[in-house]
Amino acid sequence: MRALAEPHRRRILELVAGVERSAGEIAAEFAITRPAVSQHLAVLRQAGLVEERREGTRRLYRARPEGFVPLRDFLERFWDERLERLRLAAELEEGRRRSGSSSG
Amino acid sequence: MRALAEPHRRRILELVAGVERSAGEIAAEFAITRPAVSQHLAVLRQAGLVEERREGTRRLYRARPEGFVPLRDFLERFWDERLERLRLAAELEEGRRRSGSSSG
DNA sequence: CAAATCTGTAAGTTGACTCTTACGTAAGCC
DNA sequence: GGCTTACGTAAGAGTCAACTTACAGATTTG
Repeated sequence: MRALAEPHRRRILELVAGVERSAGEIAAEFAITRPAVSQHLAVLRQAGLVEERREGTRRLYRARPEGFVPLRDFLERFWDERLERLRLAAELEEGRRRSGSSSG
Repeated sequence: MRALAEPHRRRILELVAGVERSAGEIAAEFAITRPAVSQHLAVLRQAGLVEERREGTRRLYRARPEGFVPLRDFLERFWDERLERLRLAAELEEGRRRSGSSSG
């Protein structure tokens, strides 16, 4: 998850979301040098967020959705909490309507 | 999103997910000093991931689900891609079954 | 094999992040 | 008012992450 901290890496991921792109194409989108982008790609690959495929001298990258599962699971803990809070609020509302008593 | 890079901060968020806890209670869960935890809480607050409420000398913290919306939106771009890929694969499968031609 | 292209790796520098210690601030108690 | 509790803030040290330049490896072309 630390891999997502870097803004460049997030943009790289968006560039290769569902689309295969070469390292050079990706690097062309940034102001930083190609080696820097290459290092970012290595980090993303180690984190399981992108997959690499070699074609001739080029290396093609694409986002790997399964790599985002841990993040999704983490996120869900907070999203569910919100839903639960809404549900609790709704139940309180209903209970109040029935009995008219306010318990704190 | 940089706020989630730090493991301590992620654990703090889990501790205050749907539950209100004081800074002291949170700090007690870690090996690092209270000031360090306090600094983490400040980062999380600035990122909009937790909200603070003062009660006497204590400060109570709780996760703020709305703060996770940008992350959820970012994540969805990749999750949708996966779903779309699965749907495409299913369509291909169906088309293959109907016509019997194997293209690719 | 030599040249060109595309790319990753190594080494070193700079800046940011995280931590600790020391101190300051606000609320409660006697 | 003085003491205690609970907490944040300031300043400084150590560590890690991101970048650049220089170089090396792999593939295609002639």
